[in-house]
Amino acid sequence: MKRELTERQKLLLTLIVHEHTRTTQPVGSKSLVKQYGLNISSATIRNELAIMTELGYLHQPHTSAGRVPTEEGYRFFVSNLVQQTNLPINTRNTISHQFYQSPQGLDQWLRLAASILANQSQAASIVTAPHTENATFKHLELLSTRATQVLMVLVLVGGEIRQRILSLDETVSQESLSQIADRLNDLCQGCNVEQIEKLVFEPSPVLHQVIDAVLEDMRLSAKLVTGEVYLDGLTNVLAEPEFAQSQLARSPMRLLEERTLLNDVLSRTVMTEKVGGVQVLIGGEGTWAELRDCSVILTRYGIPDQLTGTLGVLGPMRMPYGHTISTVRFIAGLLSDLVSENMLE
Amino acid sequence: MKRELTERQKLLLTLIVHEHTRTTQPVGSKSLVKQYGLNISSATIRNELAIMTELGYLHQPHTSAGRVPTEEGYRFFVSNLVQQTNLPINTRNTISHQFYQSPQGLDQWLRLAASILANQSQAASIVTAPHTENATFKHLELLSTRATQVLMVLVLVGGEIRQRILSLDETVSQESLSQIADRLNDLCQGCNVEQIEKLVFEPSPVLHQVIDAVLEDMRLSAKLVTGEVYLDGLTNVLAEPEFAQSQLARSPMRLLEERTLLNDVLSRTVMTEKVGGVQVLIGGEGTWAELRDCSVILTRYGIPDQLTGTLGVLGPMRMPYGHTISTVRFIAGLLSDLVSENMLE
DNA sequence: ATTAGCACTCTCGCTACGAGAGTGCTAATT
DNA sequence: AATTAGCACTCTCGTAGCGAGAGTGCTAAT
Repeated sequence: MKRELTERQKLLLTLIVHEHTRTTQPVGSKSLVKQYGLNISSATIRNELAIMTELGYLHQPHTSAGRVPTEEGYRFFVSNLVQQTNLPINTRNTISHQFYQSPQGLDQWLRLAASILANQSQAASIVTAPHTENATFKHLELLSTRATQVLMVLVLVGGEIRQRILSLDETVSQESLSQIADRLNDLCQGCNVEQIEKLVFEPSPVLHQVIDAVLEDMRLSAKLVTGEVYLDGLTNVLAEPEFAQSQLARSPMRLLEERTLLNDVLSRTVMTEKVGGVQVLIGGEGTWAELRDCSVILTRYGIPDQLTGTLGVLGPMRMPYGHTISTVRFIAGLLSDLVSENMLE
Repeated sequence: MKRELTERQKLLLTLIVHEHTRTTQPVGSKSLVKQYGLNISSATIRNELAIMTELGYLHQPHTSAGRVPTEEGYRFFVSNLVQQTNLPINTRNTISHQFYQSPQGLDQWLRLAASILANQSQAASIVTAPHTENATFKHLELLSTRATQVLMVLVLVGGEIRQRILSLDETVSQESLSQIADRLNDLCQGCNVEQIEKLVFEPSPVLHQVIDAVLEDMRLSAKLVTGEVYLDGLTNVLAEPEFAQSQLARSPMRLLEERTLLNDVLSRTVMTEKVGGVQVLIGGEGTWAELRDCSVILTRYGIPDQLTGTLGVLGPMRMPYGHTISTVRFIAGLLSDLVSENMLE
């Protein structure tokens, strides 16, 4: 365990974080006392900064430069010092107004959430569709397209829709297809994979082909850690001075673009958390090289243990944490309300 | 009309384009003769280059630098000089193999197409889902979720699926909902918006609410210029030397990210073209400032006048046009086959 | 029409240098 | 014992100068 910081050191850390997020530059002792009118001298501050540098909370780019918070420093700040500012009431109203004014459906809401999140935080936003690991059958539709090809539409409890194209072994009329669908809709209503597996059906090749496809889709859905992913504000990342060189922006961009990488981050962090808590991932935490200079702020939303999604932002480590955390939390609350009002079975 | 270029000038333009795409640098007269073993002297080349610069096909970054093709130069090259190299047979096989090995459905195919396109071209890829302007009713499903909330799933001919949440004015049982859906499925099968508008129904508030929603969704779908958009390879753009400064990469990225911008480009270019032709948009063509240093190569795929989508790539103006055009054309062919084999009514 | 030769231009990498900002240390002060 | 004033030192950054290298345009000869 690290030695505890004194109150004055905590204050200084707060001020340095604040000043550095404002100016993008390393912060020196003199400018600190000037900016904030402290009644201690710059020499005293230098002594304190030396200690905190020793402890690993601050970093000097070179011997005669000001200080910059380290990952450690940011972590301490976020854990102990950041104060969550509630968003101003009119901002909150404007945002929720936008949601309730476009009552078009889940897809639109998630898109909107990503857009608002990106704008408010001036960072890249991530929103995943609500999803349940316990795939439950709700409704099946089989639509003949041509010859043996059938469009299969499977609706799961929670509103998730999966479609695929089925190539049957023989040509089947739309009537027969509808009968099969009706049959399954009766029997499988509200069942999960195991329950459907237990059911016994008459030996019809087509019927079994359909059931196999349904089961496969349900298993596939259950295996997904997240629903569809909505991204927005990628260009915000490019605008940040720490990523002025495209080369530096590539890693975080790659992470956002590659589903597998993104899923890895999402699953290993918030998927283990309860709804309500906000997780802050600073500098990759030694696990993700792609996030070297980034912070990711994530939280879950939805109905705990039933239908949950993830949402958050990715930005530079130098980030207005208070404001961003508040924004993420607020939007998560809104989405949770929308989901529980509309999506539950 | 520009004066015609001599054969030798065409050759030189070709070589300059080739050399410049290879080295990223302006190319000079001496290096040309050295690289390609030309049997004319550098002085002769200088005279020719001076003429072509005068004509607007080449550009000098500064007085004593080599030449770089202008937008005009690239356009001439693409229109008259580029030779389409068929992709090597084993590349083609590998690619089509991937498509037929993952027969999961449209969504997967489009994702795969975007991924392959991005990898092959080392640029950003764009793929839009096939779409028809003439929205035609195929199937409707109404699923009660809770109280007055209903999940409406509308399938259009061509396989497009639209979902939304309906807030009914009164509580309706699932049975009644199914009846309404069945009724509409009988009556509206294969109808477009106008035909449905002409139908007369008994005065039931719920029924009319559903019909209104269906019509609105169909109109919405018709108004869209494209289906869903799949992007991939955004980081490829960041890797190009012309976009080494993030600031420079922002414009094209913004264009890809902002649906409205992207739709604008897509609609004003290929949407006016027939399937089969490949359009090359070089440097924004005076219309899109965001594309100043970019080229976009687009083509349509699908079933002409029925179900078509767009696909292509966005990269720096300095691009291996021959290879990229071939790749785009090849993938478009593959997707066209898949669509007509599977998606037609 | 082509080419050799040449003077000229512009970029780029290197070095030098002074201003500015910040540090650490020491000795004096509270 | 904590704080502070003072000072020498360090490092970055912008500017200027300079020479090498690559390329050009022009002229005169082929």
